[in-house]
Amino acid sequence: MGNLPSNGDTGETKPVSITYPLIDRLAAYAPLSDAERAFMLELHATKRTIARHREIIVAGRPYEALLVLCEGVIFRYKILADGKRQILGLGLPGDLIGFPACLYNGAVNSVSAVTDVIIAPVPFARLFELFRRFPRLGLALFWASAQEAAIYSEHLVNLGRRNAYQRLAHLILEMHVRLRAVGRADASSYCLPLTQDLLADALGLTGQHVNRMIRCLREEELVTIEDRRVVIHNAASLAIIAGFEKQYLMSEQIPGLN
Amino acid sequence: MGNLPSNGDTGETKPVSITYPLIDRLAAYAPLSDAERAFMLELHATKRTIARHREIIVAGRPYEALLVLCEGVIFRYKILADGKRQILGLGLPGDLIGFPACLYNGAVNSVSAVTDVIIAPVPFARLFELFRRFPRLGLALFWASAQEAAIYSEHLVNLGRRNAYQRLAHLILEMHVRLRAVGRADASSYCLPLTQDLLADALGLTGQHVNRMIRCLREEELVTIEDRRVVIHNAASLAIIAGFEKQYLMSEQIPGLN
DNA sequence: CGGTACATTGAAGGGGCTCAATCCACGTGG
DNA sequence: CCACGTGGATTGAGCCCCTTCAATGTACCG
Repeated sequence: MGNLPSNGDTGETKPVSITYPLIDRLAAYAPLSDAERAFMLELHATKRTIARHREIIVAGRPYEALLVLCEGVIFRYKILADGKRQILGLGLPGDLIGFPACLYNGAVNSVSAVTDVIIAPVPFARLFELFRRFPRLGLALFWASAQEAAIYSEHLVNLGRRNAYQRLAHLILEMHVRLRAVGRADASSYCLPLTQDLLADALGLTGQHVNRMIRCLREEELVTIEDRRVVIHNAASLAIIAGFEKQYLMSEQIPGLN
Repeated sequence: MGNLPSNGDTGETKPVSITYPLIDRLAAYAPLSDAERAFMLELHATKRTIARHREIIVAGRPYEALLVLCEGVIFRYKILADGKRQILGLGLPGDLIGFPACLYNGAVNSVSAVTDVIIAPVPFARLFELFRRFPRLGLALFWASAQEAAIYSEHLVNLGRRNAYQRLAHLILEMHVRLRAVGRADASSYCLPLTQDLLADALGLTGQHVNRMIRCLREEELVTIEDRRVVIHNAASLAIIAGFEKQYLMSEQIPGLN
């Protein structure tokens, strides 16, 4: 591990294009025409930055745009009446925010920024225009949402049928594959800007127990997490423990879409 | 409760159209033009019936069609290496099957029929045609998938942050609202064709414990489940216990789509 | 009549929670 | 410069919810 040369401070590989990860993602499903690419660039015309720890979407409020996450990490969550919090999903560069949170008169979930974040708002009207003028892009978005659903499915398995140790191992591997797909991780390590309490809320556990499980992973010499940096020492064993099969995260060509 | 007149044996209200619940659902987002409705009917031209307990989609195999569920109940699931099973979602009339299960070279999940089922296969090629010729339908499908994502989100909350009693209560209320939306439930009762073991696999519990929780609900005079029939005696208390808020299941007009 | 599927109930054990204390890094104000 | 507060990590002790293992009942069906 770590036998790939690191480039600079981060040691992470460069994404194809730093600022438009969603375009790269859709292009991976099916090559984009010039017109399609131009339209997608147009959607990214206005960008906003949001500081870490700020709320991006507040449950209950109305919204009229989806948000394309261009840079940074966000999480979608729900707070229960008794104060418990469940993280519903983590958003990385190239992901759509506000799907499904915003698609109601009042947002059904909240979304918060883990790190400083760059987003491009896409008003619903533009989204309709996209479906009308560029049906292949519409289909690609449909595909992208299917991929997200596959990720949620695996989270359901995680919460429903795996113990704390396996859950943590699975999340570590999932985030590695997802971050690497957008050029934010190197071969065996990455920056995961989540506190242990955030990890706990994503895994349906308590912060204290996550801490114990991290210690176990370290003692087994599988993973070390220090100062927000995850280093995977033995991916093969980890994958067996977690029951991790990465094909659900792979982006494939959309069959028959030329 | 039960103050609505029941019609015939089932005591359930009639859906708008028995055979095309998906069309009704999309029409609820935005009124369909004649051409759109005709195309949707065309998609339903070929139908297949599948007997209860049969596999509809087998994980790993390739598929080239989505399936529209016209009648019956299905579940999407995953089996782990140690034999544990997690149910990822329940499909009711009007739902799309194979999203996301089929959208990979090999299906990532399996799908099985709970009851006898009627499905209409929609080859991927037809789906592309739909997006090309009827972008409003494409957008409506996108919306529908967002609604499904909202349901999965609530399941994540259920598995991650609610105890067994609350989980069961929540599922009972969710299924009531969803079945009623497609005319398969009356005001306070419905047929839920799931065994206790299936309920357990949907809730991340064991069959034995589900049995105990059902007994608790009965002893508290909140719900009785007998012979596959769920009767809700006190929906208000149940909703408080479960933390159930039904707006995430409501189908709203797609804003701005005329 | 035996076999299967499903429901039901009990007893014991454990995995993760709750409550609690400590430690460390960091920023802030006096 | 130091006192203090805060956010986060770490560790321990006891408890409880749910699992595991087990046994029994019951309806249906070949």
